[in-house]
Amino acid sequence: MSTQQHIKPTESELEILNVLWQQGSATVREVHEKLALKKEVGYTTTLKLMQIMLNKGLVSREVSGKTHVYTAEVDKEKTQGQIMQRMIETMFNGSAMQMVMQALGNHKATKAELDMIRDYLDKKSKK
Amino acid sequence: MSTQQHIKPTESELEILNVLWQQGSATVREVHEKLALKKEVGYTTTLKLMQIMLNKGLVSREVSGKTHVYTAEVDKEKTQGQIMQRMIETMFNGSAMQMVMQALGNHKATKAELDMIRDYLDKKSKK
DNA sequence: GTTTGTGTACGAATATATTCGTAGATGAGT
DNA sequence: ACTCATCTACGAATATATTCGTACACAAAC
Repeated sequence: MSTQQHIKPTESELEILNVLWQQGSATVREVHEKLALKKEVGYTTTLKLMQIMLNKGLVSREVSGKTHVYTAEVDKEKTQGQIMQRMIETMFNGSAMQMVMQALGNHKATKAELDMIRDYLDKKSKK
Repeated sequence: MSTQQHIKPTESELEILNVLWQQGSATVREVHEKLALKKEVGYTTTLKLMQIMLNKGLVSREVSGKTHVYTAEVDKEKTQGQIMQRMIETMFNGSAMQMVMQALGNHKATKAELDMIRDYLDKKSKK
């Protein structure tokens, strides 16, 4: 897994990374089919994007028969963390709390979700 | 304040909106000087961006002498909420909780922050 | 009334991201 | 060995975002 300093995938790239993070690894077709569920997109578009991502080092691939199997080369938590961090800095004045409250306020979180967050906070506070 | 369905400011536009949200309203120069603290950017670049935003309805302006005074036309909470929502959907599989935990885990939240979030959750749960 | 500083308008260059067509490789089925 | 489906490579078109130069307006200072 690579150790890049600033990971800044574009929106399309992020969608692809998400598929890869979920599935562990996948062919272009598998990724494409996942994406196609959500939006209209051509197969070669997905292919091209993944080739670009390979170039940037966001993914790696290995040959399997005539197809390539891709794997994310950037860590899910780290990448998400960086994106959230940028978000917190630019939109919420550096305060994670503000962001959390915004997210929970706007979003209809279920009671179970809220409880889980509370548990998480308790554990975190005890440390 | 406008009632747009999908507010999707670009990154640069968001930076400008942030200044306007903080200051209530501001001239191009005022905005520009704020931005210039953080990054190299030409005055006319900021001007142009704000004109584009005017066109999109993201901001309004009124004449004051020879300058224009700009005001955000999109609501801060609503805009932030929409952006967070998109984020939650694409990166966190629709779960606000996952996002919150990511944010709190990565970010070093202070004890006071955690307590405030807990209070917030308590109030929210009681309803 | 000319100079200077500060403002707006806006076209156009550049940068970045996305889309897709077309060409050619390869393997499976016949 | 031919055909078909499916794959990769990649140039190029398009879309979107950003940057800035240049032109011109205006008012204050001289």
